[in-house]
Amino acid sequence: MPASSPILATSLPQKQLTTSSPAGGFRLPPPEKLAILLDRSESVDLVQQIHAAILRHNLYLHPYHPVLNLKLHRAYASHDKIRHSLSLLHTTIDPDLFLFTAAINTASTNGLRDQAFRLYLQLLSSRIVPNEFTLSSILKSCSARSVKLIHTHVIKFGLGLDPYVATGLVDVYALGGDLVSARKVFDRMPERRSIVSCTAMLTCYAKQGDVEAARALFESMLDSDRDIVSWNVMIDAYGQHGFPSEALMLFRELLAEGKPKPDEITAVATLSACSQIGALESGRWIHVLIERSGIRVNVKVCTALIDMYSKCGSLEEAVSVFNDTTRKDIVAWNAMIAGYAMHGYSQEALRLFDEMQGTVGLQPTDITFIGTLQACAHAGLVEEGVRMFESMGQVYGIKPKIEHYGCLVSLLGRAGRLKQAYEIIKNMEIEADSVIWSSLLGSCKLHGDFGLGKEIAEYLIGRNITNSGTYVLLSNIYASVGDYEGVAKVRSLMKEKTIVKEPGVSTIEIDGRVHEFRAGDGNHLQSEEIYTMVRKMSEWIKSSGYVPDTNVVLQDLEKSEKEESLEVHSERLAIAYGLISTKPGSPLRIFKNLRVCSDCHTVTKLISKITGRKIVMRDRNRFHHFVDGSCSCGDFW
DNA sequence: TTAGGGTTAG
Repeated sequence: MPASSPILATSLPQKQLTTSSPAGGFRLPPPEKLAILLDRSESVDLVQQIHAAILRHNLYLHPYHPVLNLKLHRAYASHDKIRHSLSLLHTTIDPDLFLFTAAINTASTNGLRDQAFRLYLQLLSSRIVPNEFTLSSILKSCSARSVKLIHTHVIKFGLGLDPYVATGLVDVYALGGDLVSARKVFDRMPERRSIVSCTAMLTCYAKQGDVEAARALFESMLDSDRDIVSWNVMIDAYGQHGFPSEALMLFRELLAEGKPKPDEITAVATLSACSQIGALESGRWIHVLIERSGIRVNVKVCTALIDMYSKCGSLEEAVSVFNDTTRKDIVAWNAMIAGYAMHGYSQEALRLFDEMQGTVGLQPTDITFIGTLQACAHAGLVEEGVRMFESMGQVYGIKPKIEHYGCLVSLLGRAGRLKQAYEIIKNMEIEADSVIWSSLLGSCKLHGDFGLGKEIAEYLIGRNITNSGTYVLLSNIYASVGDYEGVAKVRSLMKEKTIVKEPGVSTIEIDGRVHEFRAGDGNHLQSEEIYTMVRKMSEWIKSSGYVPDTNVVLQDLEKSEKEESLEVHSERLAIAYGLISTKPGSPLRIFKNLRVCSDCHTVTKLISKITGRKIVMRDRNRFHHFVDGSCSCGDFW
């Protein structure tokens, strides 16, 4: 090559490259130097200039070009110029395995599955043999269907024992729920399975909710092998599949072992477990632990804290974390809006919604609207809620989902606009589910429209669109009008179809331990003291004029028997236990898995007045704050 | 190059 060739030109400082032009007399640095510049490029401008220079100087004919091209690809990708990085492949004559693999990997990691597959097929038709990097890259784009094909390629090219490829296969099979194939691949892996492949298999069980299989695999891993990722997967598996107490127990085990050190993901998983059971004390303890142990407090940890404090009944602490969170993203805003909504602070939720858009400039998502619509529903802001619902599509281009319709139906139903709510359910594009029907049925009961209630319930039962809630509500409706024949009919129907009413469970956390109560429960160690307090409570409230609301009792019992059954509702047992085990004047926080019944609601108001305690009660739908004889829900829930 | 996380109706 002649000495004047740009390829052999002397090196050029980076800033001069930006002003260089062939006419300007500058010389292009050698390709090796360009490669270094690309690796270090801080702006996409420089990448584009180098790209232009490569083309202008015919560098694509240079033997070093494949390496340069690969660097160019990575540089574009690292600046999020995915299209630029992928288009390199089209402008390259005879792209090699490395460029193909890099492009497939870039497409896969950026969710461009179809393109990844097109590139993979193009590679095969160019008669290039893929390697383990290529296959692990294409595996990231596989679906449950395409994985079979790629698996045959893995075998054909003899890559089945490569840990990366095998882990990729386990991962894809797991995603499609094919536990058997995932396990087969896993079991065939070489003797010393890597911690990563074990964790991939563990994740597979976790995603399927098979916590027992997950725990068995977790136990089979040597202590020395378990790193924080595997602990996190196991803790989260419990938390996400209905075993939040087990998640917290395992977390305590991790702390007791002393290693590995929990990280921010452990924090999120355990906080979520606390949210589910309303374990405020445990949640606070984890918060302190986070601050003391130097865990990186990112926005996800903050959101988990906001959610935990909201769901555990301490809105004040949720707000405090929210205010201290820097760089709040939409998820953090959504969590805070939902927090305000579930506590009945509707105006605050709506104010935040405005602030988020106006001051911060964040666009709401469909989840934001679940929060704001719920806020409207809980405060009876009918017009505002309807406007909000309409604005979703008209202003924000967001298609309402069943959850949004659910909020709207609840909003209208609560306001007594039953016919309108009924029409919405009948006319919506999405098929109604039992949740939305139950909501309307509940409203029918609330407003005493037994005619419509019966019509709907019988329609649902006739079409088998039911859950235990629908039956219970229908039975309730019959009971409210004293139609015990109807009640009996529903009960025998439930028996016939083996529908079991979900048992009501109330919980209260005392000294970091969660205590569970079911109606009439005698299992607690301090049962005797609890029942003494229950009877004391009955005397207090009766002397303040309480009359039991026996209508809420479904069974066909004598009046006195109905009163007795009300007296031992799970909420009342939990309150009694709270009263005997905490200091006078301190607030009580009770959690109920179902909706609080209207009789317990009345009783709790009275107890709050008589004892001077603030009682915070979370039920299936929302929070009730009982203070001095009244409730934040305004007796309308 | 391979594994793990936060918000969602009643």
